[in-house]
Amino acid sequence: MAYESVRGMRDILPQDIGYWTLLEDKVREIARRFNYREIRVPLVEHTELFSRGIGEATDVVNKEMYTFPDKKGHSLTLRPEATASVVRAYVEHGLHTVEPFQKLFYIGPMFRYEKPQKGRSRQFHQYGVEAIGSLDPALDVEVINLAWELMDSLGLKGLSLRLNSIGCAADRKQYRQILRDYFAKLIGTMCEDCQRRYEENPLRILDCKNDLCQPHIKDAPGSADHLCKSCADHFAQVENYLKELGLSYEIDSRLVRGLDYYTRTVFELVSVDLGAQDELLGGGRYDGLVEMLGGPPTPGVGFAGGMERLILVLKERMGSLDDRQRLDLFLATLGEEGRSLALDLARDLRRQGLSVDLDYRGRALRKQMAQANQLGARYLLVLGDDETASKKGKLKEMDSGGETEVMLTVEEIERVIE
RNA sequence: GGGAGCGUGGCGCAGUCGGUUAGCGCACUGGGUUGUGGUCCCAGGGGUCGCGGGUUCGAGUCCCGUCGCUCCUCCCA
Repeated sequence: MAYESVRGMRDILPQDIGYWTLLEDKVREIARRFNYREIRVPLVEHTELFSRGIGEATDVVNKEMYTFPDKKGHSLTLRPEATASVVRAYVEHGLHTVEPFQKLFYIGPMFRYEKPQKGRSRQFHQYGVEAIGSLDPALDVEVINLAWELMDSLGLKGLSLRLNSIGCAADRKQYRQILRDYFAKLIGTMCEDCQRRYEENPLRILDCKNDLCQPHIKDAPGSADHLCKSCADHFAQVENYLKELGLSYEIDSRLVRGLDYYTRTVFELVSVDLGAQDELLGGGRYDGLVEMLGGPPTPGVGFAGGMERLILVLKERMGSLDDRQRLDLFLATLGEEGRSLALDLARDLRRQGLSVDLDYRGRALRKQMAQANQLGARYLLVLGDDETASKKGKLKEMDSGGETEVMLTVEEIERVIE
């Protein structure tokens, strides 16, 4: 093999593109229903945007970013996620001065330097929504509702939504201490990673799946039980609205997210069809992010979903997706005369919106028929000397084999095909 | 980052204790008489057996390294 794609960077071939366009169409359609507008932000940002926005201590920033200097020595980074960029754009363009409440969505590639495996590649694609400018718990629920609607429109059932609240910055600081106190005498018996986490970020201990640690984690105090009055109220209302809308969820007091900007509500949607990467989509509030990135104090909530993962589930549940649209007409040609006529007709019929193709390999009529058949052509027209002379031809309907005699004019051919 | 398994034509696979020209199915190309398809029949093209090194008279088959893929772990979407 002369060249191979870079590790973790995959081609999406025509045979699979149907899943992608289907998914993109659904995202746009559902976003439209909820009145979210599309935003497209650059793939490259100043490194600092992510190190500050996502958090210096996170794995994503620490060891997973594609960071490089440009020719002037500025440190740039291929975006590992889009929330920071969207918020940057919100602040940079003063969107808050025009209309402080913005509902936005995006679709596009992200980059993270990780070990590739099922449901995880280095260039991967996310769709996501961001609702910036309101602390209303009903908005948290709208975002979750949007996610459910999207899954529903794709026919996906049996997914589960995990929900938690990690509180405001002050709550987290306090909760961190509560966890440290709780794990203080247990940590000696727990795994190495947890010992490190104990020092760096005890919240992450809750994520550990090590058998050594599990029993202790099971009984650890949950973050939702240690919220300030306002965060507790907020969380209670989120739950109320969810129940009101009949959206199922389960509280997971061990749910903590890996990016530092999250506050209060956090959630993720998981699927049993995926292996180790079972998280289909995840998100939550980020009430401090806008201010951290230089804007006015502004709350926000959103989520991002992985498209590769979703497509894995779709393939599992839907099986093959034949999105190939049928060709309207194949022009089989014999000789130079027929070919000229075909080129003329093809141009005119294409201008009328019909999909038309013809032979470019000088193949025998038999083979051209076979090709038309393989392309799923609805109609076929043989163009040779007879047709050129008489200006008449037989439009053959491929499925039935029936033929209709037509004058070789755009109007008449179009009339039969339509 | 740690662990395990796997790497043979475009795709899916076979290849027996290492042995002579590396096979099969699908796909692809041509043909089955001169202007008609999806079935069928025949023929053909295409592989330095991931790459590099080693053992051996001889390696796709054994050993080492390397790259890649898959799964787990980790992390997250």
